[in-house]
Amino acid sequence: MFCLAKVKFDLRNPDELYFAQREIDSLLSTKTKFVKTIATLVNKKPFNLLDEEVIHLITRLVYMGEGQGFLAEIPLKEIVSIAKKVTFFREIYVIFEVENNPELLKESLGKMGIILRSEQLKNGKIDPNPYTQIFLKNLSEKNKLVTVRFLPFQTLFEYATEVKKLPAVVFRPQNSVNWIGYFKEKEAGVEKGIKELLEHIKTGHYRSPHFGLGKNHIGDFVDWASTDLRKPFLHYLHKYKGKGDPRISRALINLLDVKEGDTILDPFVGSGAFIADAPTMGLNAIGIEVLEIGKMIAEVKCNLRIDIQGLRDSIIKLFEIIDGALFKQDIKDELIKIKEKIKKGTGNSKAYENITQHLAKIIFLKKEIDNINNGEIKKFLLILLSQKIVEYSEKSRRWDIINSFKFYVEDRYLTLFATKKMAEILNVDLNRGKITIIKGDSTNMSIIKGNSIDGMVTSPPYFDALDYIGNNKVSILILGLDEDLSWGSTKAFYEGKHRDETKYETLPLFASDKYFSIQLPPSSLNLIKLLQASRRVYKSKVVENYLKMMKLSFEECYRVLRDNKFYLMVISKYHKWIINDRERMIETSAILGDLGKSVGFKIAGIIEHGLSKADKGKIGVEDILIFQK
DNA sequence: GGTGTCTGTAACTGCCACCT
DNA sequence: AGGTGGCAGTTACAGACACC
Repeated sequence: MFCLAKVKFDLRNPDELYFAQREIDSLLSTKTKFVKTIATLVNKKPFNLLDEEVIHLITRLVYMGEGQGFLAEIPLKEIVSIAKKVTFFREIYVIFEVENNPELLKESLGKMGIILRSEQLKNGKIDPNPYTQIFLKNLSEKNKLVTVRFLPFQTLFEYATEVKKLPAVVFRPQNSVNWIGYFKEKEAGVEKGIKELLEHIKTGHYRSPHFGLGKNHIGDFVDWASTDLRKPFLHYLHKYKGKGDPRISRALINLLDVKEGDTILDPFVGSGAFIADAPTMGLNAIGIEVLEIGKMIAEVKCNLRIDIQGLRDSIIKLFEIIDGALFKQDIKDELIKIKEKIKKGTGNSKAYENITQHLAKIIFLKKEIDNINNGEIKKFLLILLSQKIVEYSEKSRRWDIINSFKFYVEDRYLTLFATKKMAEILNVDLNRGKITIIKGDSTNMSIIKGNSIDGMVTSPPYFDALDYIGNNKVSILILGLDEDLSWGSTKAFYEGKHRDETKYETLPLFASDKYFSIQLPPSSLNLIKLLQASRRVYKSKVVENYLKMMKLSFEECYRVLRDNKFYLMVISKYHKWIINDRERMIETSAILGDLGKSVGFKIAGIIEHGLSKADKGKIGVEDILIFQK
C-alpha cells in the first residue's frame, strides 16, 4: 500500500523539505522516500496502472522546487486523521490493490476511517465526503486497484479565505438597501465560492494563471502558485514584530506527538501565531504573554469560537452609527490630552504628525466600540482599529480612516465567516479546543500545575534583538496600554536597571530570590565575557539578564511538562553582532540548547530551516530545538 | 570643568521576494 | 523588467550622568 504526499509550497531549500518530510514521517510513523519529480513515478507500479484522470490529478500543479513529494509504503491505518493534520501537503494519495470482493473493499476503506455502504462501491469515482475521493478500477477479474485522494484540511482552510477575492464578494452588492442586506449578499457570495472551490478541486480542471480583471473563478486563485497560502484563519490580523510563520505553527504541533483533547503551551506566545491553529486540530492551548498588546491580539487571533451572529449584528449596528454620525467639537479637551500623550509617549514626530489628523475619528470609533457589551466582540473590533492606527501612524495617509476601518472589519468578518463555513462542511468542531491567554511571565507559571502539559511550542525573544512594541506605540497609547511602553522591547525588559530593588513591585520576576544564585552554563558565560571584554558593558548586562531569565523559564517549563513530552523552540541559529569592529557569529541556538540541558532537558533533535520569516529578514537560518523531558 | 560612560532615538544599508 | 516594501539591526549623535 503506497502513500504519496504531494508538497504544497515551493520548498527550494533542502532544509525546508526535510522539515516537511519530518512532519509526514511522524504522522505516518514510518520512513518516507523523497520524490524529486512526481512525473517519473508514472512509469512505475502501481502508478502505471492508474487511469488518466487520476494521473492528471496527481501530476497537476506540482512545484518546480527541489522536491515535489514523498512516497511511503504504509500499513492500513486511520489515514483520515492525517488529512486533518498535515501542513505542507497539497494532496495525499493512497493506492492499494484489493480482491474483487465488496466486503473486503469495505473493510479496507473502513480501516482508513472511510465508512461506505456496499451499493456505493461501484467502479469509477466515489465522493464519500468533501475532502476525499475514491477511484476504483478493475485490474483483472480477481483484483481491484483503489486510489484514495485526501485533501488536507489545512489546504482547504487556506483556500477558503481565497473566495473573498471572487467578484461576488469583492464588489459592492447592487441589491442591498441596508447593511443587513449588504452582509447577507456578501455571505451568499462566500458560500457560493466555497461550493465552487470544492467542486473545482475535485474535477482538477486547470485554470491558467493570469492577472487583472479576468479572474472570476476560484480556480484562477487557488491554481496559481503565487497565491499566498499563509493566511488562513485570523493569521496576519495585526502587525506584531516577531510573529511566526503560520506554516510552521501547525507543522510544529504535528511534531509534538499530541492527540485530540491534549493541552499545549506556548510560554512566549506574543501575538499567538504558534497556537492559533490548535482549536482546528482539537487541541487546547495556553499562551503566556507579558505584553498587554500581544495578549489582546492573541486573544482575538486565537478565538475561532467567537459568536459570529453576534459579531455581525454588532458590526451592522456600529456601521449604522458611523453612517449617521456628525463630528462635534465636544471632544476637544480629550483630543488635546491624547495628542500630548502621543507626543510624549512615542517621541516619534513622524508618527505624531501622521496620526493627529485622524485622531478625532479614531476617538469616535473607540468610544462606539467601548459601548459594545460583549467583551469578545469589543476586543475583536478594538484590535482591528488598533491595526488601522498602526497603519495610519506609519505612513502619511489622507484617505478616511473610518472607511478604511470599515473595509477591514468587513474583510476580517468574511474571513471568519468563510472559516466557520468550511469548518461546518468538514465537520470540524471549532468549539472543541479552548485557548487561554494568560498575562504573565514564563519564569513564574505557578497557575499551571506540574506535569500537566502535553507539549510545548515557542519562539522565545532573541537576546536583545527586538523592540516588540515598535510601530504599535501610538495604538498602545490610544488603547491605554501604557505600561507596555516601559518594557516592550527585549532590551528594555532585560536591561540592568530592572534589577533595582525599588522596582521589584513592577517587575516581580526580578524579585525572585533565585535570580541572584542562578548558575549559567559555560557557553552562556563565555558570551557574557566576550561582550564585557569588548567594552560593550550595557549589552553584556542585557544578555546576562536575558540568559538568567531564560534559565528560570526553562525550569518552569520543565516542571509543567509531562515526562517524555517535547518542547519545541524556534530560535535563530546565529546572530551577527559587531564586536570590536569585527562581525562575529554568535551561535545563539547552541547557547540556548545548553541552557535547556542545564535544567534537565534532553535534546532529541535539531531541525534547521529557513521558513520562519515570511520574507526572510536578517535571520537567514532558524533552528528548531527539540527538547524532551 | 574635563573626561569617560551610559542610554535613548532617529536615520540608515543592501538585499530579496513579490507584484504587475 | 522595474518598482516596492520590509527586514528577530546597527550606527551616529546628543544629552545625562559619574567621577576625579
